[in-house]
Amino acid sequence: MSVEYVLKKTSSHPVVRIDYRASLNDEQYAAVTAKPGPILVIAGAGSGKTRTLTYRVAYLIENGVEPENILLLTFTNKASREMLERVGNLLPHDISRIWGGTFHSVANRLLRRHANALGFGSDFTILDRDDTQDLAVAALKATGLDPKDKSLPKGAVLLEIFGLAANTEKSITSVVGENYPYFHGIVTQIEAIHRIFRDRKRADNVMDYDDLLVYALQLLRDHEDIRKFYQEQFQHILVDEYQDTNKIQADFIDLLAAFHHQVMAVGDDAQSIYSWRGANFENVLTFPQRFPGTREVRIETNYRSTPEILTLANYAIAANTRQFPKNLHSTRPADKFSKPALICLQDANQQAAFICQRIEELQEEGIELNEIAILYRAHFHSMEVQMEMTRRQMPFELLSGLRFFEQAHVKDVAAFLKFAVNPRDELAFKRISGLMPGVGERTADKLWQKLAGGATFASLEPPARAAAPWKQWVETHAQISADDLRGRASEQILVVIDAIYQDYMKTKFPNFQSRLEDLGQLRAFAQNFERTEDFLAQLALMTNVDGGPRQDRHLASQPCIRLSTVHQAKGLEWKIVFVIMLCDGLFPAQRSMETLEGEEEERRLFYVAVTRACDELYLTYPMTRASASFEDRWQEPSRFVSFPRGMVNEWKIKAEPPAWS
DNA sequence: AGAGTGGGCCTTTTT
DNA sequence: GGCCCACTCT
Repeated sequence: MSVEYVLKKTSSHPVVRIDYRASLNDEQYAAVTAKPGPILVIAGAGSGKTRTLTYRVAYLIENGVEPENILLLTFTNKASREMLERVGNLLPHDISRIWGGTFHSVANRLLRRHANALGFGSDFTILDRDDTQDLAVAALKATGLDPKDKSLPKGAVLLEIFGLAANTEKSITSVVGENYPYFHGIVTQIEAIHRIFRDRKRADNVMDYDDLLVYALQLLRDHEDIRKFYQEQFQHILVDEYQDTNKIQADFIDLLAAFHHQVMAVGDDAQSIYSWRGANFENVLTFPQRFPGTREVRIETNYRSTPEILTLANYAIAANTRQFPKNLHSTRPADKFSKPALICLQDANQQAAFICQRIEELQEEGIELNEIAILYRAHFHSMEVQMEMTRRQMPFELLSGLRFFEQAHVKDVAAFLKFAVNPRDELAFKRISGLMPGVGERTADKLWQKLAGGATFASLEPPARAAAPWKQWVETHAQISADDLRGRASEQILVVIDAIYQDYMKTKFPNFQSRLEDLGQLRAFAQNFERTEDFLAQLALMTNVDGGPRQDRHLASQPCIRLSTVHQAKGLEWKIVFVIMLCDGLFPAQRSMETLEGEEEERRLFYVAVTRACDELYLTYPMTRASASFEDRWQEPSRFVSFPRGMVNEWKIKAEPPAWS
């Protein structure tokens, strides 16, 4: 059934305001102006993927598609916001009705409307990773198993198993069989844990990240009226970073597109770096089979990097056996000064000193700090650089590590609001209970059992030591649940801070003042929302790059050097890029090197890292690394940094005399 | 019994 | 910095 649809002609000569020919190259133009139907765009790094998607949205609207009939799925909410903003600048239309965001945020939006159809309340709260893990461990205990038993998976591993099962739509049994064969003997126990885990989330009216996708898909599958409604609504679905979609996300798109068949999937298999989350770039491969009549467009012109950087990138990725061949070429002139540098250093401290010194020189050459990024495989690889930059008072912005929302004080305050919005939120209740003196896990659980058994909140009897603050909580709870404050998150936060949390913070945290300022940030952010549920959902779904409240407020206003994991640098670019800690076992990570697929994914990650650079690329590795407790360990240079003669400039920096002599 | 504290050990990537 | 474990305090 092919539906001749959309691109309805408003007149025989539509008023076209945008000069697509002049704004796009031939490849991009072909994608942007493609006829209705499924389109697969294979877009190399730096080839103007965002530009293509942006113009496609504008093109659709200029040709008469209503904004609310467009769904734009992106990897971060920020990416979606920026694209839509650019569409808004191209067109006079009101584009606020376009549906845009991450899979998780779109799923959240659907579920807020229809959660009742699944037996959830539309006021469900969203668990972050820590909460989810706590719940998994609690479920393990509830099955009667001993959490100290070394043969059982730890909380983090349980989460991996549950998450992989959800994202690949496989059973626990097959995930364990395929990915965790050493747990084969206890698979029935793991299934039992999972059932309790799942049921408890439902009882508590909470969802974890995976549940958002699972239940959104279930909603569409099980409810024909709802499915039809959205299938008809979304005439055009555009998906960015398609190579990083997993099974459940692909199914979500396929189902939504089953009526209009108009999906534009944009991706690059060479940049698929989320397989541990179930991402499968074969979604790209099988797209034409799932959407018969797919038009394929390749965009292979790179506008970002110098030819020297691109040569290195192409060489690096060529070592992978599993990839679609492509020929990414640069538009920039060759420049002998832009040859990438490979620098060998004694240890991580010297590496940090080298980077800082080089950045100071670049500054003297007129480079702005916000045009420089330091990229690494794992958060803790950046430690020495952070210390050195702090010592030299160089402003930097950390795009990794703890997210704002994950800090204890932010989570504490949010828990008060969560419990007010959703009194079935067990984790929020227990978190607050645990703040009270003399109340630990056991006591909190007893109190929760009473509450779940029908006791009123005010009638609970905490231990004597906790009586005063507990009473304060009961009053605060009533206050923020009352009509005049309901939904007004910013004012609710203020009440919580004044009535309870400030006193707690003073005794608990040495840096009380700076945490109080964080909470001020949180209040300011909360003012953007009309309902507390929306504020809490946004907080849980926000990524570091989305630009909500920040951890590094004291540096926020001035230009900063960007420190980031490679994963979080996806889609971004800088004039100057340092890729650091290029040692075998660190990048590629030890655990990834055990399988061919693992190593190839690390290589794609390396490819993503080097293709972030426009003008200058520095690859650095230390020869030794201070390990956590013992003496320094020798490191082999990463298998990714052996290049043919002449591809890089190689430097070896000799040890400086120790600072104290 | 359960809460709180301090030392040892290890660190992938995230919505 | 975080997690786990063992130990001490209430």
